[in-house]
Amino acid sequence: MQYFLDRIRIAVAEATRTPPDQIRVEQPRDASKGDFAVPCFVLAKAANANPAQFAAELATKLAGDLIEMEVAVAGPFLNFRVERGELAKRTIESILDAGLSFGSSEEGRTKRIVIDMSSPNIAKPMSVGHLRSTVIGAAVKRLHKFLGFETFGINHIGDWGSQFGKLVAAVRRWGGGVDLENDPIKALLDLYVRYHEEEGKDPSLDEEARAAFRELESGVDGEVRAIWRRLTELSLAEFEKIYARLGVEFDLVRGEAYYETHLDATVQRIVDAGITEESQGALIVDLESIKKGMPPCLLRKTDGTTLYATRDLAAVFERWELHHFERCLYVVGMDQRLHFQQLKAVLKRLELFWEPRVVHVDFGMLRLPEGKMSTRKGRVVFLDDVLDRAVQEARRIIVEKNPGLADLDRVAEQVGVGAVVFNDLKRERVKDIEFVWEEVLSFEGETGPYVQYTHARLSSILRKAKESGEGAVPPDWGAVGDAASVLLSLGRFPQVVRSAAEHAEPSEVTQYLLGLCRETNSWYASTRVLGEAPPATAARLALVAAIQTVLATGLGLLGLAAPAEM
RNA sequence: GCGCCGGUAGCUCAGCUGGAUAGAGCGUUGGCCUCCGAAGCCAAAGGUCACAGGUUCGAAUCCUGUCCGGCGCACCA
Repeated sequence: MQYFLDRIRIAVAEATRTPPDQIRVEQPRDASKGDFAVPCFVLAKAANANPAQFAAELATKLAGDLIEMEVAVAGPFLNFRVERGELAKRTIESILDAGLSFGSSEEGRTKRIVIDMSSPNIAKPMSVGHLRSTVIGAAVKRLHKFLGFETFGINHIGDWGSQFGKLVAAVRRWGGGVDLENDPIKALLDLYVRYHEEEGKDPSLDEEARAAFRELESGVDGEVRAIWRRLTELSLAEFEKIYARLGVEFDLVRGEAYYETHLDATVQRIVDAGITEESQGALIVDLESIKKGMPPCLLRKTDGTTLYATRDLAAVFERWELHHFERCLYVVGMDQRLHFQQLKAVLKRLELFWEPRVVHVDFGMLRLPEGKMSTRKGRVVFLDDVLDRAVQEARRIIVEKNPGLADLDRVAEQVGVGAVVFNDLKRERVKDIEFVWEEVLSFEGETGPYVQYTHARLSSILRKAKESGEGAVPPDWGAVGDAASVLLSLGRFPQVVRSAAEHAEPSEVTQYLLGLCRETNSWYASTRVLGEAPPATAARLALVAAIQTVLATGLGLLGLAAPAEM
């Protein structure tokens, strides 16, 4: 499709003697107007002419140039309609030539993208809330990789901070009665909830927790540290199971605790830069000069221990030294927006030129119908349960609709998990989501299984064609003339991928796939592929193969499987 | 109180860096499997694009203000 866009842009540029990059070629919302359009308002203004008249004159100038398309004048718009056979041939052949790499590129070569994603907290269950960071991060990573970037995904585990003092204190007090081996996450959650229940009644608990964290941070290798280490191991093992189901991998899994030994140097570096000050006994960086009203960044508390921000600074410094990243993306919820603004503000005060490359890829919060999720109150939906129920539902439907399916377990897993993942990537990142079981477990309409199903049907046709040997004649491209909207969508795929990566917005891909499936299914319902005149069948089979390829690629980028049968 | 984000059909959302008559899904109603997979397709109904100003040839889209909702605001992460 880029081909046609370029043809139009260059022709118009020459005819109007305007630089090509200033010519805007768009696709009309209303397909009946044409495949492409050039609004002439701006061009006419530059020529000091009436837009409609300008368009009409331009059309006559273009007449000889663009032989493969019709040029029509509609008031101030110039509409282009590509000859159907030409549109089909160019689009389909470029996709089938490239195969699964259609839409990929090398434009990111030598550039490195660091992505901080998932980053759950130790000793807490992974909730559907963490799913967003994991799934968005993984998709953003794949998108970049597809465009040739070197990607580096980091799971920055929350294994440090005063909350672990609380947990260690809780384990010491009540740990004997809790089964940490069998269902460790559940047991830890119970401890966590119990701590917060009893904290109010028993002030000594708080002191114990503080003491425990002080000991932890002092580096003493005693009982506190042993307990902490055990909690970490148990949690990581549980997390791994979920990542395996989601098909998510990291290049580095590292707890915040790692930065323990870097903290003094980090603080020193900032002190040496002369931007710190003492305030109410704490060590801070004032940020008023960056943005009026922004709260200061705390590096050290009154008691000398460090904070989240200190550790994130240590981490970002190291990431820069190691990767010299093009961008460092933090896929973290919106509730931490201020934190990242402060982080960037400190980098600004340090006058680090790479500060703009640090980007907070934020996303909206997930709520339950009964209110905000709260680990402390035990009001959470566990990710494992969601996946299990979705897979169970997928299995039920498969048994009902496709009882003969050979690989039931595997496909049910692919479809069920796919539904959950797709559902999370469907909307724009910034939007808050209310978690509704009914919606997550729905497999109809704008869902992952809908896309997978479309893919499976196309695969089915291709399978049958292979068996019967159809399609082995030169195609009659005119036979897919009724699929123009599908062809135009297929042609857009590379731009969609590029835009989604740039904006770190996987929903651009999900929305695109839904549209492509809608158009495909509509076409499919009205046009027969197999058993038609051989050249027609050949062309339609090629189209089916092209769509199937793009769907498979798109699903893959989002982290969904594309089963051939379901 | 201050700051950030959102507000489009009954519900959930698209609407591409401002362009031609604002589109889907769910739900509702009515159709379509002797034909490549009905997890599908077709059709109908459903809109003061929160509200008020402004910029522009042109605003759901940009600016200002108001209202509503979410989130955040120094020793949690």
